[in-house]
Amino acid sequence: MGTLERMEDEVDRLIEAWRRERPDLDVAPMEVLSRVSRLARHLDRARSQAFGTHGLESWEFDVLAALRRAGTPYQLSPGKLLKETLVTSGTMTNRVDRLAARGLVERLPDPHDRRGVLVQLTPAGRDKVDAAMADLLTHERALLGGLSDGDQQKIARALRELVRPFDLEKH
Amino acid sequence: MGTLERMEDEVDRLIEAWRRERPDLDVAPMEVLSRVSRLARHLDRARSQAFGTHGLESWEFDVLAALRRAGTPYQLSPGKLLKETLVTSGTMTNRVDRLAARGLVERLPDPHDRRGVLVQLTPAGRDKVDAAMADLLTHERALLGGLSDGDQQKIARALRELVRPFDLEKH
DNA sequence: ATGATTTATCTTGACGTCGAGATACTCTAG
DNA sequence: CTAGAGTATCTCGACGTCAAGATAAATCAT
Repeated sequence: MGTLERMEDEVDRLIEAWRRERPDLDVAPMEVLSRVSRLARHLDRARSQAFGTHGLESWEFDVLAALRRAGTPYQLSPGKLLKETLVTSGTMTNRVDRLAARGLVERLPDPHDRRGVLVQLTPAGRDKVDAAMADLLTHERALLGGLSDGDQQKIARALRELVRPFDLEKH
Repeated sequence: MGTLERMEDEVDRLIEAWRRERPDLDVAPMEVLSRVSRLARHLDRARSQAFGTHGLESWEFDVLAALRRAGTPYQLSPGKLLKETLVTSGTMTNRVDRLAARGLVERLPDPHDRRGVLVQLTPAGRDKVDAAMADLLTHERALLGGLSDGDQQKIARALRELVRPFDLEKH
């Protein structure tokens, strides 16, 4: 039983503690799922930091990015936007208000539905989101540096398996 | 070019849109990292639901679980708790207040440091967190059902690689 | 046509979190 | 022994989110 330093992470500590305290439980699922949760948390922080250099908040990027990838003319209804970003309608009203105040989007009346509104990216908004996206990908590539392309593909496939049930359930 | 239904997820849609709009960017990192973020989001929802049947909020579980796995006498300082749960001190004060009001923890003066406080799990708190943890693991096992043990181990190892840099940087 | 239902968006109040700062105590260098 | 630095916790105000409900317009059945 040497003390050779193994490459452990916080989740290993976590799991070890649970095994000690609750030897009756099978805590194997944490090996994958706790790491997913913690990694996501760290990614959020890293993203916030990357966007900060562009004067953007994460939530701002989320909305601008949805509009950007919709393609020209970069318009989506609030309803579509909240499906893309997984937030509630009240939140989206708020977000669009503040993005419009900053001049990154504008609200237009929907010509085909007088209840409706179209949110459109301004040129300034497009520039911001394009720069932020390029920067984000650079940072993310660095994070993945340790993994071979093949490993990345394997993980991506496995994660797709895990996400799909959730994607399906919301029709 | 048949229309054979491929097994795609929302992230495939996302990536496809970005490739169309920004063919100049290498969006490969999203295959892994966007899936991690989205899966974490879904997991949060699933956890909230599982805890709801025990009358617990997710944030309550996080605190109780940290105390539980610390082992008897189930005591930690607010400082240790906020390192375990990755929240700020103001948040932890708030959480402990509310957990104490519900009778799931109590605040004790630290006998060795008069600035300090120890937060201790009550028997009721321990029962709650034990039941919730067992339930959570059952749900998580179901989520992972589609993956072989070997695949799970491979993913866990890869995720550990990705998380470690973050774990290290905070000393 | 007309009323009922559905859909799209906005409004409001409560909640949990954060970050900065306040307070009280401990530790360390001299 | 003491001044200053460090540490532990709590306070407070601002913020973003959510959930429920309000409003208005479109759609459907009769």
